[in-house]
Amino acid sequence: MLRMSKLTDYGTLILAHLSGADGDLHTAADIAARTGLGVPTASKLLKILGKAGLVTSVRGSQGGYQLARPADEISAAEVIDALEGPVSITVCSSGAGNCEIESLCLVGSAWQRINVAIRRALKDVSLAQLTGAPGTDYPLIDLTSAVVPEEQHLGKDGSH
Amino acid sequence: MLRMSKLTDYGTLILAHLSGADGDLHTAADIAARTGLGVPTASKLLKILGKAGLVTSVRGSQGGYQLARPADEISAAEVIDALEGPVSITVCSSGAGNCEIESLCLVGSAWQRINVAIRRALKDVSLAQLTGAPGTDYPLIDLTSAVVPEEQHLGKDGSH
DNA sequence: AGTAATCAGGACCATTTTAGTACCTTTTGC
DNA sequence: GCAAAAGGTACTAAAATGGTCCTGATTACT
Repeated sequence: MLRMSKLTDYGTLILAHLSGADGDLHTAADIAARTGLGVPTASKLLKILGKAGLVTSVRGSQGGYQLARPADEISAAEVIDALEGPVSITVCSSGAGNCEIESLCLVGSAWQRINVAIRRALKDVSLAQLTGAPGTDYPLIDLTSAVVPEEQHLGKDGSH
Repeated sequence: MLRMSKLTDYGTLILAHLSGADGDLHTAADIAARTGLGVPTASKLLKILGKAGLVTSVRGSQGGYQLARPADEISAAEVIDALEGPVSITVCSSGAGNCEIESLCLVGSAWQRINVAIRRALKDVSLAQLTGAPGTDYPLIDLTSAVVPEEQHLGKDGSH
């Protein structure tokens, strides 16, 4: 688990390079050369990161990419969201409590809750921490609400 | 991320069923019928779980499977290990610090450390918790050592 | 002993995902 | 206008995944 694709790793690498020189623009070719990735691949990744709002781009000649925000304001969760897309562990296609394998729903949702808890914790890990700078902040993952569903913390998330 | 394969979900489901009737033997066909899975698939999963030591099997006629240990002594980490296998985020094929893309190693290892931290936390979630019984224990994931490798908390984990 | 039930271990194939590439369009500086 | 550079889409090869099947080994029951 927590398997992440190569592209996510590459993407993080690109972000790391971008976070080095904060203000400057870098072309896709430049980034490709410095990361050792192929130009098409780097370009593809940069497009994805741009769509996710993690990098900003300037088009046209003399254009390029740069980090949309300082590296310590970008969370690991955002990076993953951008590069892996929204992930569901197991989709219960027929809606809650309505599928043929009812207990599978329950089990699946247990993993789901754990997943959410981890994701929430990853929000507290910044790109800056990820890319090397040690000793900035110490996040904590609380699996309590993940494992004990009966205690509903309403108002914690958007759905109320 | 934290995408887990269908088989892992199915496997958890099987373990959940097995944890219901603790002492009894269940045949693969029986489990398949009760979980709604195909017999070959359930059988395959049970073999995997058996190899991992999570279930024990009795061969021959009147044989079957049962949980190797009580459900609260099986951790979610073990379940994942068994069904997903050992996972490496990105394998630096040429050994530490020796690859062409050196910074990729660094970034990769950051994700790796986070992965390890999550896995460690998952050791504190039991199968019993996963399969429904609410309110048993409240684990906590500490990403500290994951992000800040220099500060070694010896004695914090199992080594005491 | 014979037979049927049942697990063990692979081998195999279809489908889906992933990774990488290519091509064409749009924007902008010179 | 031309060249540089991002934006978008589509395609292909390779790998992982999910599922099935077959053959052999082990054991209970008759």
